[in-house]
Amino acid sequence: MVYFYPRFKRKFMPLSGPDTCVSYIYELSCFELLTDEEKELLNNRSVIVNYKKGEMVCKQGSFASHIMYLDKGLVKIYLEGNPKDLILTITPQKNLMGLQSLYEGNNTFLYSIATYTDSVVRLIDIQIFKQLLKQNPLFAYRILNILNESTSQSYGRFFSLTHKQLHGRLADILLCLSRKIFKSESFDLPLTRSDLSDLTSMSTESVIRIMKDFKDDGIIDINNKSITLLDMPRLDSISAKG
Amino acid sequence: MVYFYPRFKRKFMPLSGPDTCVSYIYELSCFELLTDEEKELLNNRSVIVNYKKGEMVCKQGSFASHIMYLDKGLVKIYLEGNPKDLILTITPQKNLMGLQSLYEGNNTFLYSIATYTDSVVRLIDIQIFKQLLKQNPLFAYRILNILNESTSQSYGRFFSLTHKQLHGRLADILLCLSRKIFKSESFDLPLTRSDLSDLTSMSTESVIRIMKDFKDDGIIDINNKSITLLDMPRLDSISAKG
DNA sequence: AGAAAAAAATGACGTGTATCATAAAAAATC
DNA sequence: GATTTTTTATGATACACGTCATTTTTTTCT
Repeated sequence: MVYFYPRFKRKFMPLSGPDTCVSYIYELSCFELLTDEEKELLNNRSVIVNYKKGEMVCKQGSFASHIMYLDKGLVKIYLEGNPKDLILTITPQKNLMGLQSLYEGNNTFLYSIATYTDSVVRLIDIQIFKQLLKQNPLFAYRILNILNESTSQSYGRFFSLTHKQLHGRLADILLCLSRKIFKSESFDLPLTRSDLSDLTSMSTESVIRIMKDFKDDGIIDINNKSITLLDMPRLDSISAKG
Repeated sequence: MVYFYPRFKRKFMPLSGPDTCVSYIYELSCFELLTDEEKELLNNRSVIVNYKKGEMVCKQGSFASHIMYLDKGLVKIYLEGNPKDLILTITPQKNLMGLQSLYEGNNTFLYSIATYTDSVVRLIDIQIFKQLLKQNPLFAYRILNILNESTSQSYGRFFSLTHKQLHGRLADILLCLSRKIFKSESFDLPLTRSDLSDLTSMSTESVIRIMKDFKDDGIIDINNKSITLLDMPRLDSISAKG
């Protein structure tokens, strides 16, 4: 049976505002703004580390001795809770991570990061990074841009998670994964249902139930880990109605 | 009758993490890092505007032609929803506002700002502000620090609103208002119950009911607009238990 | 390949919280 | 100071969603 979501009366309609996506892929590299000398300094004071699927890259609350650059792979950036975490973003390769920890009076990571796939991460000494910020204003300006773009995304998610009901929140995430992360209507999801529940701030059972609702209504197709979005306009509508 | 909050079983206990406050008061001014010449440039390209209580300082989605500095007053910074808004922060005087709008590809305000009291705001031309960022790395670094401190706060609120129940969320806000905004256990609240509901992402009726719960249990005292926190440890405990 | 562990799925049930209706109190306006 | 408007308050009701228990499927690890 096909019905409309949400099935019950809803009062909260989001205005057109910041989008609700979980990731931003900054097209331009920030490193190109460094001089050759600065690049070499940065290279000398950073290391490349390989992480296997499921490993933790940094731990919330531990000392933030470095900024991270995800050269290859896919990770989740999340706040730890007991027992449920809150995933802030899913971040694909070619992105900086850990920038938000960088402010006076703080020397710890604000969040944890764990990999979904085998990943390659460049760890950059935080003192060198700070030095580059303080000596290269265009670099600092670019980093500030990246941070604000990320904050803008996070406002959108903030609104989504606090003002939309379950169907709207799940629609948001599915659309975002499709458009921003995998860039296809069909993709293999490396996240578990429990991860989706940490992304949408709902119970794992609810994720499963609503995915089934969507499947029964022909909005999506699920085959094990493979997901296909069949009716994007419908998903957009569910997302908009909250 | 005295009972414990939450009265019902709760599974989600927040780990010690970022705090859940609604405002950060950055102790250092950023402007002291400018040269005399830069200060004069900034002065020439900014105007002082007086706002009356309840007026809107900037509107979400409109063109962001300036950065704002709250010289005097108290404001709310909020995302607009229909019919309920989401208040991101309550911001007291001596704070910059609108910084987050500043990134390439965006030229609109991410949020709206409205005053709670008569306020004095300095509007700074955004082009000049960008120019200063690009030419003065220490200034840019300071702004980056301010932004990250603000983001850190917003993560705490994000977790609070998505993972705590009503009593915990309201306790969070009351504690924050007392400690960070009014710096006293007793204060006159210029916000309505509806504002508190936009801060805590709950219905106005729930705010009223829970305030009454707290009052009946001797945790707070309410006299019209005046609020006194009588049992801070209890409030902290309610906040921690979620 | 087989055993163990983890993840997905499903139904029953309870409750935290929004909604609605209505009234009282306070604030704003003339 | 009277009137209108806004805010606060309170009770009844409904439901969206989490929790719990149990089973099935998939993945991981010998």
